Amino acid sequence: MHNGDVSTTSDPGARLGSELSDAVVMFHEALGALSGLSAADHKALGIVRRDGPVSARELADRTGLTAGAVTGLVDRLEQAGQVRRTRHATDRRRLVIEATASPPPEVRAALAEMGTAMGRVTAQFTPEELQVVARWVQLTTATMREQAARAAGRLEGRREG
Amino acid sequence: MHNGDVSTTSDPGARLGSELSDAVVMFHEALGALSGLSAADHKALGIVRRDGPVSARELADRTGLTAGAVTGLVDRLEQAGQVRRTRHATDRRRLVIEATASPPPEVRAALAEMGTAMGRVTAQFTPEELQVVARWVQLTTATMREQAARAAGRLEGRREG
DNA sequence: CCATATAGTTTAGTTCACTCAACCATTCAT
DNA sequence: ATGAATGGTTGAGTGAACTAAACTATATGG
Repeated sequence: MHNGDVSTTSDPGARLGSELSDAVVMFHEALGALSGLSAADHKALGIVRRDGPVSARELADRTGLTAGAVTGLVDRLEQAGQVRRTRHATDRRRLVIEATASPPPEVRAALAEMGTAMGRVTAQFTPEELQVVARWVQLTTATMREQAARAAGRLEGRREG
Repeated sequence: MHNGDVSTTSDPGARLGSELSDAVVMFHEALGALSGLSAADHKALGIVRRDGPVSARELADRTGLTAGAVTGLVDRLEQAGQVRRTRHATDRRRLVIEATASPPPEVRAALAEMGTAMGRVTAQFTPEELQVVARWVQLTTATMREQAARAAGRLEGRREG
């Protein structure tokens, strides 16, 4: 099952993507579990981490949850020490939800280990090759985002059909 | 050490990785949703798809669920047309749970679209470059699997500490 | 055969995250 | 200032998926 020949399938890209997919999902879940978060909560945390401080409403829109559900979500993330909840400076209705500086030790350890493990992987490539990989990762990420949105949209449409 | 700046620690590499990860997870979830499956169910389906026909007990062990929960799980997967439930030939207490040949039309359509989209991505690379990407994907997949297992193990250990 | 173990289902009860709607607090517009 | 809009929280009710335990059916060993 590990033949390195990319051109054997009609769909090399999709094949490559799907091989990674399961592994990524597993790691993602394992990481969430380490900090006592469900996969869904961990995903929400990702939004906060990446896209900086967000308001509750923003988070609700991004996750597709209702305002009420977001309150609970933020409660859990705060409980887990992953997130800080403050009030907006000028508009005091608004929340400022921001990730704490660094994840809890267990997660940091796992991430660090992952980092060195990935270091061993990248060490086997030349800088030029890594450029190629980076390009592929970028394009693939964009494609997956787009396709995820499209699939979600299709589901939306069906619900109203 | 010829790995350029891709593996420096505060790096774009980590960001790329985490964005790819989220994108993958989103696509994974969207795909599951299309066939009316939760992320958890979709993951279980992955086990059945990948590791061939399994018994209910096996599936229970692999997912960490109880026997009763697995009955419901398989019910849902069967309902969604993703899985077939037959009895074992020689031991008729046992179930033989196997993935159906092809996913339902909505999922197939989404996968097909994903396929052509990824085709457009791969079209932007030479065969040699794709070899490089394939190599990276394989190594990365193995690494993620290993790290996921390690993280899960750590969690396990903590529970008994 | 009969006793006991194993595979899976069923059922009753629990948990948990969600929605919806009512509810404060704050801001904005007139 | 006051009424309407906005941001977030709270609480009641719902539904999905879980566990534990009782149950059915099959297998196996003395």
